[in-house]
Amino acid sequence: MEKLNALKGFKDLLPGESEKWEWVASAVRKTFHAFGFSPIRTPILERTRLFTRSIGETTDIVEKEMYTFEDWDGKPVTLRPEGTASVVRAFLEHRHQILALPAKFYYQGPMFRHERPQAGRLRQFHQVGAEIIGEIDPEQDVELLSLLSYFFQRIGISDLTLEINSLGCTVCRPPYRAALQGYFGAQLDTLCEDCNRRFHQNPLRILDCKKESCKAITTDAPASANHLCQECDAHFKAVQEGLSSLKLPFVISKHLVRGLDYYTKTAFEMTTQNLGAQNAVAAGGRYDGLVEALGGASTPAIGFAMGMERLMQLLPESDIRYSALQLFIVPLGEAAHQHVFPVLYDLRRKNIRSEIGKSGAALKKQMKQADRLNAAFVLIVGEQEMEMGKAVLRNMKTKEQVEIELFNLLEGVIAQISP
RNA sequence: GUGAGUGUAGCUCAAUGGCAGAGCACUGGUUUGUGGAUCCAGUGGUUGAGGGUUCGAUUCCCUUCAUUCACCCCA
Repeated sequence: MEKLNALKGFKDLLPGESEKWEWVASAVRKTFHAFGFSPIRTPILERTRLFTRSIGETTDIVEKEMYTFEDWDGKPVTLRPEGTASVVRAFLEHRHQILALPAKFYYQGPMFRHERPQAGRLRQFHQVGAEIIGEIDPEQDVELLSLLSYFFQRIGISDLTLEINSLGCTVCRPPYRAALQGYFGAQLDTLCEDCNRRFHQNPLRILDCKKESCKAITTDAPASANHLCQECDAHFKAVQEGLSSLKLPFVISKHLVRGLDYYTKTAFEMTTQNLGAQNAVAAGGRYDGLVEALGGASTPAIGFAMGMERLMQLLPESDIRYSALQLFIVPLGEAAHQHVFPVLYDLRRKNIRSEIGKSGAALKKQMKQADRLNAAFVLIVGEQEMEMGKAVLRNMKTKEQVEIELFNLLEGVIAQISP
């Protein structure tokens, strides 16, 4: 019989781990809410054209990583490989409902890219992202970065580095690109095969090549931050000043580039040394041209996405307490079971996480089960208890036992186990 | 898409060209109404799959699949 395992690069999230995810999700909601962002949920399936137009026709994502297929009516559709394009699409589609600019959205959900799985990289992976649409002010960049920085602090992940750079805009990027090609053009023989390919496709990417031989060349390559137009230069400086005014540490990384075509001006990454090759936990940047490219009026915007899987790996184990049971009921014999089964329902309606054992099973066996479920308390109701009209409540940690009147079981139990 | 590593019990891993092992986990017991610890016993395997070499392959070779890591790319 064929085993029907999950697809390569697709993972199940089981209890223990899934509770960690919910804990992070709840920290996301609280933090992003405080920073003025509202949740947005967009479809996972979109027209293919949305992504080819926004991410860039010649990027690897679009060329060979998207889950694209024909819908039943023949329309090309794609499982979203990232979140920004959908958010901008939704923004444009419902523009009339959005009263104030900038619009500030956050989202969390699965993304799909057909890559070879690796540490911190799956085919279905999960991102949390935030977007600010409709404001060019560098203070927005700073606000977004402060959110990012604070969020990691809040969930207890330290030793991250905020790296920033400016990629320029439609005015200054073309001449910078030309300057880069001028510099690298003279050294194509020394650059690796990949870099020779990048030279034509996207010369900026040569800057973050990992080969030592290429790094030696890129060290002295022209930096985009030195080729900014007046506007971009002022913007970049304002971002740095803003970060400093909030005492947020950052480093300027002159070789930081972005993979997606739509980025302009500010680009940034939160990086770690603890994740192997996948060192970027969150990344993003300004994309002032994207809204227009997707058919809207010229509208500046900035956003980021962080990888949940990578984030989870950085989270210390001990910080997470997954749901233990508050009460385990041990009925011994059918009469006890009948008396206590309705109480289980009552307890649950009072938000007390509780379970009941099988009345036919031996006390010892039920105690063991209670222990496995990590129950804080055990309520024992057997023949003796039924006769005396009192149940026994055992604190599993202290081993203390108290008696509770059967006629008032629910209130008695709640009084004892509520913190 | 490219390269390298690894596939043996539910899990983590040993071993040997000649009867497949340990620890953990699981089940039961340690006097019949009190969990975790100790001790004792037990269940559990087509050694990923297919083929080849061999008297004999889990071991050597080939193919394939799975998985991990790295490159590419990216969060």
